[in-house]
Amino acid sequence: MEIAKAYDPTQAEEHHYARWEASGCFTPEINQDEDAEAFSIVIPPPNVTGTLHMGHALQHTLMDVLTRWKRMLGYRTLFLVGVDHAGISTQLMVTRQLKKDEHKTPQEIGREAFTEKVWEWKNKYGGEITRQIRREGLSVDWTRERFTMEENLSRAVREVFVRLYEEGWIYRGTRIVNWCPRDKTVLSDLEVKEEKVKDGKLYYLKYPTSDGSAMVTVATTRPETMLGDTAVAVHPEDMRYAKLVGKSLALPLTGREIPVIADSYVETEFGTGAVKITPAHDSNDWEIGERHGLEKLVVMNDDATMNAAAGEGFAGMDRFEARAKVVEEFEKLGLLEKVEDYEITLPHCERCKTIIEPLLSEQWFVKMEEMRDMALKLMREDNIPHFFPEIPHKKVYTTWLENLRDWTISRQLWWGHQIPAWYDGDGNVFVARTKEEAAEKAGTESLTQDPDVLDTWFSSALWPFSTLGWQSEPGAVATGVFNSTDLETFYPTNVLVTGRDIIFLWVSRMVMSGLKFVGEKPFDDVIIHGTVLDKNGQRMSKTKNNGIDPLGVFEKYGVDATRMTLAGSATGVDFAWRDERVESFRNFANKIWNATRFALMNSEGATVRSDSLLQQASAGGPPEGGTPNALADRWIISRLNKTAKAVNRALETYQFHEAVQLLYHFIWDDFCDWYIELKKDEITAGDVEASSRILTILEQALRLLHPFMPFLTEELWQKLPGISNSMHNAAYSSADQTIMLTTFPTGDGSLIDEAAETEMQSVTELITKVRNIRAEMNIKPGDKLGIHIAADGSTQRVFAASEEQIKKLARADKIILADSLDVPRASARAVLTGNAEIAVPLEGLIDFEKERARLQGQIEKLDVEVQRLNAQLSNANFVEKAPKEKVDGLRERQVEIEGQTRTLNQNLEALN
RNA sequence: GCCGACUUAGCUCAGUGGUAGAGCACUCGCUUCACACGCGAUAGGUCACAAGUUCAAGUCUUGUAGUCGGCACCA
Repeated sequence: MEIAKAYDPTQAEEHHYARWEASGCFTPEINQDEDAEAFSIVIPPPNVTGTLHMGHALQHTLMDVLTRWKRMLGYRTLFLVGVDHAGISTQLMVTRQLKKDEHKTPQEIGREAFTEKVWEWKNKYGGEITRQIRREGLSVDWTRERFTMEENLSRAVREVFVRLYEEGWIYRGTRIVNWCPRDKTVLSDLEVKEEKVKDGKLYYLKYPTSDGSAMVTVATTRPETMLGDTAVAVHPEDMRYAKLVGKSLALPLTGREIPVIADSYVETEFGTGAVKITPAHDSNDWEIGERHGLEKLVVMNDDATMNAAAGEGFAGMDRFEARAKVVEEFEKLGLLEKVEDYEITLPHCERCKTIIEPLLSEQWFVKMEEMRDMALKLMREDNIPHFFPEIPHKKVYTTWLENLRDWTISRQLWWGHQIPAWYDGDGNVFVARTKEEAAEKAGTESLTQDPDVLDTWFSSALWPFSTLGWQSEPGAVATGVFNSTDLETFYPTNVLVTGRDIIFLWVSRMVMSGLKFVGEKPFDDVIIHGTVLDKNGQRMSKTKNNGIDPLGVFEKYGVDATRMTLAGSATGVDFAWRDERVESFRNFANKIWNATRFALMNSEGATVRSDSLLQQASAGGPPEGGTPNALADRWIISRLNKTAKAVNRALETYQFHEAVQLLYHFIWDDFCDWYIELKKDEITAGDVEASSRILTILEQALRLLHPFMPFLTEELWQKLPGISNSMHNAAYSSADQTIMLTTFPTGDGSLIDEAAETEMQSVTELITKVRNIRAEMNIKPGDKLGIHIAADGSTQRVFAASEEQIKKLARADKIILADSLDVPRASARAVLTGNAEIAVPLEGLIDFEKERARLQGQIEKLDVEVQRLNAQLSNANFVEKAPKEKVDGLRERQVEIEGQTRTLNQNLEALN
């Protein structure tokens, strides 16, 4: 078979995905075992406006590894995919486009026309992220692809809203909310980011008492809000102000009189100890206002300009202009005491970075107490969700829930789920699933729907069950789009993979709504992956423009190499991106490609022979009982099974990086560097048995690697002679042949052969020591050497059985085995484990000076170790208290080192 | 202010109380018939610092320093 010299990822990536998808490999229906256990994962739905970034690539890889692994183990797997409508982002994007294309604003074209535009945009451009998900090779079920705005998911949203309202857990109220004056919508606490403002100032304003007898100085960072002040508060025990409590102040610039009140909220130490109170523009002030029955005077519009209530001179002015003007007026009046520089952190809109204005506003809220308690109970009693890594996420999650406040769910947007509440002419509200239902309740058709939409996270919170058909239309079930049993089969899902930034926004809310509406947890485990940083360890961000585009990396190094790099990072730990690391996995892919190439070049008449060949080799037993090649075979089979066991164990606990390391070393070091080299002569000589065995081992290795490197493994697997769908897991026996449906090797303990591993270690140690001598003595590659070995009988038998392989790899032409050494003075020497000794006669080639240094170096190394051992073993406490096994082990090592040191010293003396 | 994580080879990072590990980079050698995206052989460590627990600490405890993160407050 002709096969290219180097692996070309692009070619394999183009080949297989469409075929997998077309043959139904990604759907749970491919599994024909009626008793198969289910395994399900839902993707954190990326924004419809989004494009793939490294964070996606990381979490997607982890999910796909788990799904492919479980599928190969015979589970009925569902990896559910879909996208989120992303309210604000999408609305802003379409608004920009509308401006550009038609020079119009959403208001100009109206709500209906605008939402139509959004759908048009979604249909045209919304597929970008899903195309990229295909590129990543994700084995997601496209037949069940979901979108949060589609009808069935919207129905679930309305159902949840109505039920919560009926229970009194959703209410409408007037509160101080986080208002973004630029997006002109309210935001939840979680969509607000606190950021330091460098040029912050603290202004000290003087308010005179109404009788003109005294002044009270208040400190503020937002002087413009004084226009809405309705009191000044001091601490009840602050003696400085005791006389003033109850008196009234003449609020400058407004002509209003406001009282001085006492409230223990005030800290005497801060500022002047007197606080201006603006109940309509500050949440703490609002609470004080409530306690003292103060008027709540709104002085701003929704775009953060001052309104008429702010007074004639200020109305229509932007908040920051008004600030400057207030300060100027105070100064003119001689009421500005001072201005200090003051570093302050202020809430900013997470999206547009505008400074949030706390504003009194009527909004919809969800009361969280009951659902919060359900989630806390689940964690306390069952430790669910089980976070990986558990520290610190379990505690952070729990603490957050404990301090949870009501959730503001209305948004002043047009793109999203419109709130299912209708008002009659008198302002009475009717919450219902449909307008008809509302009309029935209201007794009139003349109703207006609430113009607001719901927070995008409201629908995301339902994702694990709304996507599986909860409350879906019966008709939809009949079309097969929603399978009526999906919820039963796949809920709860097994594991959620996501970033730590949305533990509160999303994970906690899925837990709460899942418990409330399905009556069961949405998932058992939550893997919180780390953040991919740039090469300098900085977070990637658009403003820094230091992002690394996964698609560029795919292009340069291949999807599989990228997946290995991502899966190879420790679970939950941040790591700095290094192209060098992907490069090493690109090289790894090429290594496997070439190992396969070698096996195929010499595969005349050979085939992959399933498990039978593995069993047979093992049954060969120790060297004297089997063929001369039995050791390498027993050894590689043992290594394969050990690796398979360890890989499964690692994946069970989500130690992806551990699995990656195991596979990398098994394939590169054990299989390529040793096994292939040991078997090369047999293979090239046309030994069909040997060729078949190497193909068989390779086939098993490809299966183990498949979840991580799906394209490469499929490409190579399809080239192997003798593969067929009979190698599939029984659940997929009739499907078209593909490695993704073969049985994942779990490792057979009975094929783990410790004796073979120990013997092999002797052989590799011998070869390595001889190679070391060759390198240190500058022996030319073509020059063959003779190796004299002194060893005990069983070790001699091991070396004898592998004589041909040792000669080949050590480039020797003869091996002389004996009980003791009898060699010329001009020999290079080394000691081996188990009191064996080797000597390589180098008549005319040896550099005595170098050899002495080499021996000296070995002695010194052993000396360092033996000194530590001596110290430990002469400690009576250690000998007494440490486990006997440990002590015996060290004693044996001590004896061995002493023997080796003696030998090396004798060798050294012989050179003098 | 509260909570937390991290600090290991030149770089990026693994590490489960018992001899300190990988990849890349570095040094030396090799056009050896799968692969130079390769092969072979080396070198490189006060595991941030200090104390404690233990026969034994990179690992457990406390403190210190530095780096980073989350939450809260901010008149």
